[in-house]
Amino acid sequence: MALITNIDPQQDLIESTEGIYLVDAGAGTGKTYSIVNRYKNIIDKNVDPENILLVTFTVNAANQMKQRIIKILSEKIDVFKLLEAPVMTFHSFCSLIVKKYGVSSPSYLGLKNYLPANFDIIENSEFESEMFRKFYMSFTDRHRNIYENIFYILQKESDNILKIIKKLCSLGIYPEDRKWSKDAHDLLKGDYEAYSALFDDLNKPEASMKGGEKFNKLKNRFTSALRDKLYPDLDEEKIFDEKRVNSDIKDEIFFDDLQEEYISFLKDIYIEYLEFLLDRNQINFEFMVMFAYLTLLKNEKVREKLQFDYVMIDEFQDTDEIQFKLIMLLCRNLNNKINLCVVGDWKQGIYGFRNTKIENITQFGNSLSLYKDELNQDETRIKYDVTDFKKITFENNYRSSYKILEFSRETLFVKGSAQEEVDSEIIEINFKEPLKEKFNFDEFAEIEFYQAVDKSDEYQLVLKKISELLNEKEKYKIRVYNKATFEIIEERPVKYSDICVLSRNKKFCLELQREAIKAGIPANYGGGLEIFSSEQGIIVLAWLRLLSDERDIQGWIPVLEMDGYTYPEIKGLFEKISENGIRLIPDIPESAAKFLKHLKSIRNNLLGIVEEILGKYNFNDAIGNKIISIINSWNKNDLISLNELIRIIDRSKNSEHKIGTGENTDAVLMQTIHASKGMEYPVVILSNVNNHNFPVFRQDSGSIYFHEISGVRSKKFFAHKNEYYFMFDNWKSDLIRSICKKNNYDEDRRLLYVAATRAMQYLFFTAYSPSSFMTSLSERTGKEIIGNFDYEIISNKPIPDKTVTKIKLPGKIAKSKKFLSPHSLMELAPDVEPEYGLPEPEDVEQPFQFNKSRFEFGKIVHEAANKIANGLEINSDIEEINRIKKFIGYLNANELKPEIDFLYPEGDKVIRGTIDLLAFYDDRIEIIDYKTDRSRKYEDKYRIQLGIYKKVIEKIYKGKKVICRIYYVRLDETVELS
DNA sequence: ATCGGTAGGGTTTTT
DNA sequence: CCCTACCGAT
Repeated sequence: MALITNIDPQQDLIESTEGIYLVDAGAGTGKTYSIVNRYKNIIDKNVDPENILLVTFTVNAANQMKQRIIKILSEKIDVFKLLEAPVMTFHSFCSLIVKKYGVSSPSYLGLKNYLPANFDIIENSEFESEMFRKFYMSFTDRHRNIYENIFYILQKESDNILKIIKKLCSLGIYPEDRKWSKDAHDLLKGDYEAYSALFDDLNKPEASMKGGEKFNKLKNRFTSALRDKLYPDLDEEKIFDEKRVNSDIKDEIFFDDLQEEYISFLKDIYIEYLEFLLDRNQINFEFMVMFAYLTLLKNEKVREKLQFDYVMIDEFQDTDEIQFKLIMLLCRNLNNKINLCVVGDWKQGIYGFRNTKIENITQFGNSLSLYKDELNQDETRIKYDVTDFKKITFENNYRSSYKILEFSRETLFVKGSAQEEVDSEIIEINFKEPLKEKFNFDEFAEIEFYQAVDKSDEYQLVLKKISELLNEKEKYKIRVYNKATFEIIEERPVKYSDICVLSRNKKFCLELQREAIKAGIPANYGGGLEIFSSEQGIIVLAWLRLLSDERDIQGWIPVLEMDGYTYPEIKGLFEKISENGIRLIPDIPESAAKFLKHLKSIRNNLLGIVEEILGKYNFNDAIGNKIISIINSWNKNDLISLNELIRIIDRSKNSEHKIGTGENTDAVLMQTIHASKGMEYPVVILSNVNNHNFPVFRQDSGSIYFHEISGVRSKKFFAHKNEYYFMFDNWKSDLIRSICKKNNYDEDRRLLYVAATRAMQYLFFTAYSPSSFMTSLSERTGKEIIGNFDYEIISNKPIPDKTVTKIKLPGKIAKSKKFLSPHSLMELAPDVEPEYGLPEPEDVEQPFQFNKSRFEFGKIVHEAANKIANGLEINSDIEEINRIKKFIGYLNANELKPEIDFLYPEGDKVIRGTIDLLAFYDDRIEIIDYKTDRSRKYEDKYRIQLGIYKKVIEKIYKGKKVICRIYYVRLDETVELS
């Protein structure tokens, strides 16, 4: 007997068709190949295609899968049969279930509505947001008597509430018969045991390097919240021990009387939103999956009809809880066994914001058992054994150089912040060693870290690197393999299209692309053109705005620009009319007025209006048509109003609804990491690895939140204070939050992993303010960050819609120098009162109104002033802002430069600061500083501050006369300093 | 070198 | 809301 052991995991999977399999298929391990061949293998056993379910999570992947299946099976099986086979995305499969069997599925929740098969799926999140807002407004009207306080607290939080409803939905939590089941209710109350364990762990004493005890994690986390918030009922003595948080408060903060009210509120809004959508024959993705799930869960006959002998799930790391349960219900029980194969890579799970649950794959076995129990609670639905499953791990990589494979594993251990402690043990267990390379790239592989000075310098750095890659033809070469025979086809110089620049966010990509085009480097943005940012989209929005308010300058600018007006001309047109402070309709061209009148005459036909606008400019192109079809889909049955449409378009500008730009020239691709998933490129430049950008910290803003451990919590409450009824910050729920929230850089680490594993040969990192990801990677791999610090920096903050001006200061700044702020210099001055900068007594009372941080007012005024000086239109009810508007209007300067950040070397120190406004005149430069003080008593100190600004400006503009002025906004007084 | 306090700055991804 | 960097004290 021949002893043949099959050691290739890939082959193992293809041949093992019976039983439960968890396949860990890392990046570039030939996952699609294996799935398709396994599918073929099952077919070879004479299984009918309609008995094999194969689902993935993207339309592209599903199409690709189907095509390849047809390709290898078309000789054996009828193509039409294959075309009809259930190989599709998860969502289209759910849609099929609901359409075929789900007409009365709302009844499972005790709702009277039906879900007819012709329902509309809401695909655009901005659109849904707007629909929900509308619904929420009527909901508050109907329930004001019961939830008065909640509505006051959650007035503007419809987005946040919608998010919570969707999260509950993807966890399989829904109200039945207009109440929460006991289990659902328990989940909404939170998990005290888990909370308690976390509390104790975070509140452990923290050993100090000096031998004693230092502030522990919990105390540290909470003290930072104390800075920006005011907790009127907080007794610091009571909640803090010297170095820790007082454990006595553990129970006090968890058991909260207000919680029940919120739980009940969520139930009502959940049900009524469902009814709202169903009344309109609409549904969102989350509810569609839920109804598919309910259809299977509650109806045994349908379940039997729908079950498959073979189930394969691709991209399993992208499933959420209800989806996994639904998958379990779809497996046909065959002698207490099922044939289920889930394929995925936990290291590439990057859709947490869509409520995917990474534990589905990282703790597959536990999840199976847990979900089986839950599904069988009231009725035995899952009869098969879930304890017997086999794990297959793919080890061979058919994409990258060894250097990259080795390096990419390191990305999973990297720190997200300097303080973070990564649990490396878990990673060591689940990812013991780098994947094995199948293609050898020898010396044509490299990884480097680069540092720029500032953002615009980073753009230039990336572009310089791109040129270098193309020009240094001996150093950089692309080795092309025949992927079937493993032979080298050619070694050739780098082309633009070999290069992909990745960024954590879109903004950086888009700006970089603009810079690249300017520099003559062909570049495409990977997401396609954003349709409402196109010329067509902008002009449609502009006219809609004018239709709503013909004084809207934001509407007039694009319209008049299309008519050939220049920006200063348009500004002039508006300045004339705003002199006396009342905004009037400007003196506009007759043709525009006529067209506007025409649009008004067909006011109630939104689609017709859009068609007219596009027709006026002859935009009868692909983009124009797409705009019409999108607006048509939103406006079915005339559901939305003009102002709603304006808001949706405005919010859609930088997001969904892309149109392929049809580019296939040789160009560099620039895209987000999310968009790059599944792709591979010979050269990858991961840019924008900057603090705050990558990793980003997701913050759950909003006054209500839900977390599995904390349950439903409100961050605000009402109470009496000084005879008035005020809204306060709730320190208890803030503290619970800081306990329950994990350090969630895990997902960003996986994003880093995804980014690194896109590269085949060359991988470069760039940043101007390297985040912990970059410094930590540099440390782990021993690779230096290459940078040039002999720069002088002085630059403006980027202003939206305005180009950034940049000025250079003489003198060099060394990396290790100490920084000083003008304020700290002021404090060093002899006559400085210690309370400088603190709010005056009357200011302290203010924040009790609405969670405004103490310095918010000054911030708002400065921000507004910055925008005004940049020529942006500001409409504000705040008197001080209108005063600044006037003030700037009277300046009559040749040029205004607001918010100039400077670094000014002096001796061994560097002074760092921001100048509010520079006004340039023929004979002088004025430095202007806004103050929101209620008196002039600190003027002497400000003299020091402005004195420093003066020195800086005199150094840049040698020989110019420089004058310093303070504008006291509250006093409406200008003072020239001598 | 380490710790606590303080100040300032920026804020995402999309089936 | 959270991170980094600075400052002063030890």
